[in-house]
Amino acid sequence: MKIYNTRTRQKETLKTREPNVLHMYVCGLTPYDSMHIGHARAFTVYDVLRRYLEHRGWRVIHVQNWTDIDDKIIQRANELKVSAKEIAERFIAEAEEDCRDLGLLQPTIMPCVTEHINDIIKAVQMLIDRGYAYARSGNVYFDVSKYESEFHDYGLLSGQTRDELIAGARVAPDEDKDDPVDFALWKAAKPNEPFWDSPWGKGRPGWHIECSVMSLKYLGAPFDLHGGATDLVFPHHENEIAQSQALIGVKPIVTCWMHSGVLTVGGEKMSKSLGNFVTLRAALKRHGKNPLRLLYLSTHYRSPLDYSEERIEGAKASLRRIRTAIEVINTKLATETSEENDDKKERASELMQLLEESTRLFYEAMDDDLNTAEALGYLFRIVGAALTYNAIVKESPSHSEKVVLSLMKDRLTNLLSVLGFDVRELEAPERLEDALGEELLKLLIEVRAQLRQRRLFDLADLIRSKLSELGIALEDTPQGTQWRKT
RNA sequence: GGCGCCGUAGCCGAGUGGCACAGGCGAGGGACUGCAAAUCCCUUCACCCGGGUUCAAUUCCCGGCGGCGCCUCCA
Repeated sequence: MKIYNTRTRQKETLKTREPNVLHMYVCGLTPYDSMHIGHARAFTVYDVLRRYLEHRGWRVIHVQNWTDIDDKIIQRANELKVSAKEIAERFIAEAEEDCRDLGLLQPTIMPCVTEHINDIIKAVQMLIDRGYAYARSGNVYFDVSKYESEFHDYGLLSGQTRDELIAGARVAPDEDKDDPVDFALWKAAKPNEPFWDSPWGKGRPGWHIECSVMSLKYLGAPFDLHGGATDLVFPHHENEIAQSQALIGVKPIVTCWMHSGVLTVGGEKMSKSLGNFVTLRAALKRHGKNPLRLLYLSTHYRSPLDYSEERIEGAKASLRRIRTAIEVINTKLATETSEENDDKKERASELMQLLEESTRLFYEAMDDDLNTAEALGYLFRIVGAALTYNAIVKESPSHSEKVVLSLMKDRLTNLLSVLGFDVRELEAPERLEDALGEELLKLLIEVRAQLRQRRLFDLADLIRSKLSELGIALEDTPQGTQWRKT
């Protein structure tokens, strides 16, 4: 399988330390607020990568951190007059629930920064000892010039040289630093801030060091793949590389850097600071997990993805199409097997050919830098074939047709679950949360059937239109009246 | 200002040096239906602009224009 490697700026065959085992580190959240659908997009990308590799027989060791101590957490804690710890715990619990509801596989290991303070202090000390870092009044900074003089790759990931970064001139001036591009490994605690004791006084880790320490601790060096969204390329991942390589002396420390595109709204990046975010929780409640996942996967993971209600409604309609196709196949399979003849055999073999071709192309698309958008196209070819077959062929299927229909259904559900869709939800009959409501609905449908039989269509239509206003759509099919939520 | 990505039908969105079969949504027409819905069929025929390379460019190169991301916390 090929993945686009940000470090080399090209698609590369995924090379791993051990054959068919992927050691993957994904940058997790800073839990200072509810997670939004932009975060969820990134996590969905790595979730699909993992599901796909596991489907192909790989083992994936997936480490995803919680940056549970940070300026923003402290700020939020002060606003709400609670401890930083409480804030972090609260939003970690919330995010874990949201991720589960979205159908994300739980990472193998989810380390917290606050549980690795000693490891971090050791790492910072080691960097100082080796001359890659210096302490200034309780702070410790990474010495980029020193690093660059030995490793010659600072800026490689983000495509900027050290000089260009300085010329950017927006690097925060900090009197303590020897150089504007140097960055904090350890930050001295200000009054009323949480702290840990260290050789440099009371303080807490800087932003990037936790990922270096925890990725190396749990995955070793070099490890296979490091993921995150593009907005982490600089400075976070650039600095992480410098720290890790200075620490271990191995270059490159990560074989493949994978970055997902950001989620935008009206063309602007979704972010807390712009206030244009939709929480994952709200989106799940309103739309459900499958539509959200389809929206994510219908754009290539490296492209920006613009979120809109219109698009998610489109995703819902697409999903209904898949659902209908599966239903149609089930119905056909449930009918009596008809006698075989040449026409049926030929139809079956045509369907089989389409199925095998679409499946092959699906895998090729996935192997080509996780092109889920293209892969979905092939999946919809199978869907379309099933629907067309159903519309054209009125007689019940023969043995050979049943064989291929059954294969189509299995393949569809299989590929859908590889992409992480909840197939059970897709296949399950519609339900209302309220059992009584559902009974009443069934009663109404029964009454309406009687009305229709007596050709009292005015009343039957009244029931249908009133239910429609309540968000229930009725569809009269040869198998009786079906209902669904709208 | 620097670095990078992108510009494909009404919308979203894959893709390719050789007639653009992606796929989805939407719209219009038809079939089906008591009427709808769903479904099927048909229509909706698009590669930002200007150069260059080439027998051939939407695809490669250069230059514009436009959009976005990063350069400050960000998934």
